[in-house]
Amino acid sequence: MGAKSRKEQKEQTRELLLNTAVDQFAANGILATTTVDIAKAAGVAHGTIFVHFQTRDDLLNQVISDFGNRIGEEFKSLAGPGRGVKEILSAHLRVIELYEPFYSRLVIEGPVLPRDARNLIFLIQSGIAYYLEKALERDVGKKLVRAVPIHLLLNSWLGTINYYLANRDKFAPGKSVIALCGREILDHFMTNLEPKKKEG
Amino acid sequence: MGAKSRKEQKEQTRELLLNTAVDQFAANGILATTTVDIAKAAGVAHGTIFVHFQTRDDLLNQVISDFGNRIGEEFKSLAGPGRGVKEILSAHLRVIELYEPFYSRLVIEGPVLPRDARNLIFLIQSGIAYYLEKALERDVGKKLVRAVPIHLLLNSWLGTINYYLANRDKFAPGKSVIALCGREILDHFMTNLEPKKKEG
DNA sequence: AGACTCACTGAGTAAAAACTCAGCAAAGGT
DNA sequence: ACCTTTGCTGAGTTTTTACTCAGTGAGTCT
Repeated sequence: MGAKSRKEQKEQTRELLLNTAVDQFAANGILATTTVDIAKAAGVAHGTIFVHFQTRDDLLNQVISDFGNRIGEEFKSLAGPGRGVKEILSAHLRVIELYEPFYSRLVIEGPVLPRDARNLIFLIQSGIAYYLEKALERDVGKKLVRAVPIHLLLNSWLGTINYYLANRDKFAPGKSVIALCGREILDHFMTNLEPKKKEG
Repeated sequence: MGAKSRKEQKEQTRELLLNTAVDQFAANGILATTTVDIAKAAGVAHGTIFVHFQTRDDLLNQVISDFGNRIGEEFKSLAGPGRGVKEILSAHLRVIELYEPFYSRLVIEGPVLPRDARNLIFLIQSGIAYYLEKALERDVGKKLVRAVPIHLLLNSWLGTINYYLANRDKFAPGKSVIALCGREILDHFMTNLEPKKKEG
């Protein structure tokens, strides 16, 4: 037996392909990246891709799924129980910023990807929904924020964040939009949520 | 001279192609629609497309540009001068609803289209910016709404509307999302804009 | 050591889609 | 009436890209 057993070798190549694919997708776009590009960047033969993945779509789904797990874990560790709305939204921003290059590709190209991929992306995004709902209930109960339908808060939040990510080249060319505008967006949303003062 | 002069004939075919292209793009997606699809649907030979347009991208740009003009005119006629924020946003919704099938394709696929097309789409969307800014100044001056940075209002509005359009199959399968959710979104935004009552 | 297995190779295949162009038939000119 | 122009045709070309598969050599088993 040599330095690497076959199992190790295969697993290692698989991970290499997965990691290379994320980088290439993030750098050049998901649609624009070909299997040849990934193979070249990984330094393996084109055929090797299809030793590990049945189709290009299969590879893409694995990449998105892995990414979803990583980002989901990260979010959970930041958005523990008992947090308020502001902390949840803030955690959301931090996680996105951490993975912004690929995450924004998902936001931009997600809607035109195959169904499987789209569903995975939807799953990733809905990760925040549960935590936000709990936090909103809590804060409303404590009269820290005004009562707002959860779906309106969630959809306008996701919509706004996605809009900034999709137009990051206009809002923050070459930089992180979240780092640049995240705080401002968050403050705006929190101001919108301030309870209306009673008259008199 | 026959029933149709050559000029008339050519112009007519061109319009036919433009109209057929919009319909096909709206029905099946911009990326998914091939030049063969358009030719077939229009009942002309494949080559005819390239008699009228240099490239597929050229055709697409013409389609978007024409669409932008139409939608821009419509918006201007609804959002005349001296209107308030609510009226401007409401006019925006009405225009989008009128052209929802193709407009939502632009929102969904816009970010992955060629640069020219992207710039045209950005132009269409910024049509509302000027009117909204004026309306906001007016309403803030009259103390009808609280002072909010125009760019935050604009971006969260466009982001939210685009998010609903992009996920119309989830929010309103087979129907108009704007017809179904537009009012609710508008009310939510107007509530966010309500002036804070002074204490005591 | 010899037989066998398997990760990997890369030239080759197949399908899809944009774009071309020689030819045709009707319109337009003289 | 004859020639020219031109809008249109559609089979063919080119390009791109995902996917295949017979071959190779190193790892593994007995």
